[in-house]
Amino acid sequence: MKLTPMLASFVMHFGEMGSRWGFNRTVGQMYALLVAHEHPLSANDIAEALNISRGNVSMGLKELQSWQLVQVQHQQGDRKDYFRAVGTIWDMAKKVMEERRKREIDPTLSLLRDMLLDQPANDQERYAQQRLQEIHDLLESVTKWTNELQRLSPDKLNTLLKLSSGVGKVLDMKDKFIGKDSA
Amino acid sequence: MKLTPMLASFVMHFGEMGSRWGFNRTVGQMYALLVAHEHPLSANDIAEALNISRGNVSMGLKELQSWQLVQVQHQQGDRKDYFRAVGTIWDMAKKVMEERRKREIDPTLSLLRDMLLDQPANDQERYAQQRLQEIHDLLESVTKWTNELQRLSPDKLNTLLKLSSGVGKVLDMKDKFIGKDSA
DNA sequence: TCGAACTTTCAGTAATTTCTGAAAATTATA
DNA sequence: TATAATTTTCAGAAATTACTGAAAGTTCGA
Repeated sequence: MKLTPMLASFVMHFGEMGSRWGFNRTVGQMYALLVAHEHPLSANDIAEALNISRGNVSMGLKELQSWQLVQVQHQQGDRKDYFRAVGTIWDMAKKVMEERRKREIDPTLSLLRDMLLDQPANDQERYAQQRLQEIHDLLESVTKWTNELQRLSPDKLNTLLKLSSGVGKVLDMKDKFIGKDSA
Repeated sequence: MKLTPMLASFVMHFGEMGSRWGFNRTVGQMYALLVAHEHPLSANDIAEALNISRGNVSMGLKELQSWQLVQVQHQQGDRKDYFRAVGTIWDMAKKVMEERRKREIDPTLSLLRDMLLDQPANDQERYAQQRLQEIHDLLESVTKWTNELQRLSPDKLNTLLKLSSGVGKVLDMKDKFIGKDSA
């Protein structure tokens, strides 16, 4: 398993990025490697291509499988497990989005809810609660949107993404023809 | 600077979350502390409230200032610098979004562009390039959207987020008012 | 039920990131 | 200009996170 220079640089870069997207360097590299390969790879292939230990590969694959980004596949007459990236690029984006929401938003939202139920003990806390309320409302809206995005068909998702610069326009139209109260 | 239990738990939690939102634990705590306080705090207040070193506070404030989330303010007759969280919660969300785009998307996009200009050396690379193209297109759309969101007024942003069953509605509106071809 | 082929686990180590605190730099005042 | 108040810097220490590799676990065929 030797990588061409192009693949190598893609894989390395995805490693760097991986750590910013919620998984660690080697997991990112492993995923990039699998995405770029049409045919499934064995754990040993991966360890060799990336120059990392067999144990590390095992842990990484476990994580990628738990994200449902990677699947085992068996080849007949071979006892080894083979792995491939699974799903479209959309599926990957959704998974990352969902996972990040779970880890970055949900816990905060639940803490904020609790805190907003408490009676403020003094002016200080009264002020703090107001700011907390704003954060809460924002995070709640974001959560609602990501939930909806999860449900959208790839087709609609595409339309939506391509709309981008149209957002402003659409909102203008809304105000003009439907009125502010209908939101 | 002693915090009430409520504030303390908010601040600590934001610290945990901070590390998931792109800054480290103490920077997250510092920001939470400043957001929750109506009146500006001195660097020493912060160090004391959070039980961290003065040097650490200095570095953290520098980072928060570079994100334009925090501002210095002087009190007359006092030589110390005082700090306050600045901007609405929207401004914060935008800053975080922008900063993350810069760090998580832009570099990848630029690498992918370069790689897509190369001639594939073999079938392997041809396949890889196809997948890379998909990733590229996705990231490019996301970038466009975040740019668009940055430009939206807080008012419109609010309308957009609050749209009940938002996504579907936006798409409906688009079809209705703009027509399918203009996307 | 044995053993070969393979995978997983996890204690210890390595790499990375964050934090401290003392020293250097800056700033304001007299 | 000297000095006192304050902030910044940064080398080293501490804390956290990731990785290795040997040992334990699993699976399957004979």
